Amino acid sequence: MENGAGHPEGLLLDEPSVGAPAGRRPRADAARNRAQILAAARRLFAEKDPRAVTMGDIASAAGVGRATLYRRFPDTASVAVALLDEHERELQGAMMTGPPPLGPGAPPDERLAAFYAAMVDLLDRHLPLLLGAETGERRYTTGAYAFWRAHLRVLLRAAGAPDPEALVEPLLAPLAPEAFAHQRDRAGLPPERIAAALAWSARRLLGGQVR
Amino acid sequence: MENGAGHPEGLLLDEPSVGAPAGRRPRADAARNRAQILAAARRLFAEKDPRAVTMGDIASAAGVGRATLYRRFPDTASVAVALLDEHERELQGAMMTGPPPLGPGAPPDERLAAFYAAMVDLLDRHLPLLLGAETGERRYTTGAYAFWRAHLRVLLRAAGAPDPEALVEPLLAPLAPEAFAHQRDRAGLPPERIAAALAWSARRLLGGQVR
DNA sequence: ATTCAAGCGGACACGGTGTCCACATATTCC
DNA sequence: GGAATATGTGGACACCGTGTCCGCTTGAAT
Repeated sequence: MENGAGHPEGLLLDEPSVGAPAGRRPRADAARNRAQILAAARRLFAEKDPRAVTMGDIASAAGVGRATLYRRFPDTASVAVALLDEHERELQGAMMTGPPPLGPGAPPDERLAAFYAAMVDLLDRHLPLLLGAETGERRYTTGAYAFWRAHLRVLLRAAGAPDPEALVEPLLAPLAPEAFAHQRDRAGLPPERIAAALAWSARRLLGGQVR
Repeated sequence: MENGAGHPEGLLLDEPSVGAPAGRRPRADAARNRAQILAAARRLFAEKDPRAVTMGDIASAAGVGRATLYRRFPDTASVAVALLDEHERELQGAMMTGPPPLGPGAPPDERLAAFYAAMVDLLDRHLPLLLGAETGERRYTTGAYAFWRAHLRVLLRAAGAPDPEALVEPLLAPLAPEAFAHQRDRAGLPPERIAAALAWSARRLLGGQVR
């Protein structure tokens, strides 16, 4: 479980790199295989519908047996999560300790707008991976999601919004990978327009002095 | 395809009752089977995870062969859509010609809040069916979704919001069945709180005079 | 060099999907 | 009313993806 040390507050930043062995240094061939698996998976997720990628696809593209793949990853979503890991950690770091408006220091509505912009950017660059990782139900159970939730709760509270607990979900819902995919690829909206629309909502919702 | 005649404006209200034959009156046994299938499916969707219901489950619960089921419905989602049909039609009617604030006549922010309330009610009462019908991608391709989209576009335009096209999706995203399921069943929020939070957003977003 | 645990992958059983075809049964026409 | 016909029915089949098991291989520690 490679329990990364020193998370501030003990808050789980993200599921720590899935599929990486815990105690000892991994065997050379195992490490090589893991790298091949990740590389092959990244390619596959990008070139076909990520939700249609099977364990068999990944295994044969990586040149390993299926059981070898299963040894490390219980399903394709976990592979995608592993690939996503570093990107999400980076963003999470920027949100917690980076410069405003994404980091602390800016008013809540601006921080929310910046968060939306950052997420749209993440979605735009890694949509296939996110579709592979967070399809349906799963979205709500990843470590990353809990982090976004906590962040928004803080912003909502700071802005004096009523019932932050209930407002978190509606604010997060537009960032569901499938929603973004629909807007960008089906409806043809450029990411900038999506981000702009979200920024407008952010300011309307949390801007101005509330009470 | 039973192309229902006389939709006002030619706007597709909803996918017309899926699985119902088109031209002639259906054979007596066929009609009976169809009714049995729908009744059995309604039961199944309610009593287990709707996304885990298989075609085989429905067929045997309805006492018909699998191929008979396939004759009418290509997959389980279509069965759920058929069951949902009437409820959604009803709501759509109320939105177009019913009394305010759901129907025409109220200011956009109030109409949006009323729409949210109605949708939360629909979700609360028929969540299993909606989960079965709109899982993932599919959500965006049902007739109902296009209708909600059109409705919100009108409201956004009336409120003078910028880029209604891009704002529609963020407003609709919180109503995704999976998002609602997460809030109500996983997080334990009562539907009233969800509706209240959405009403608050509606007023913040579209309320007040916008330039 | 030997030992031994860790890694590996072929093979298997299971379950769901979607299709095909021979048979049965309502409806229609004479 | 009875044959002709179109329609509905369900068992059977082939395919694909999943998840697991077990005997073989190979890298690392002694």
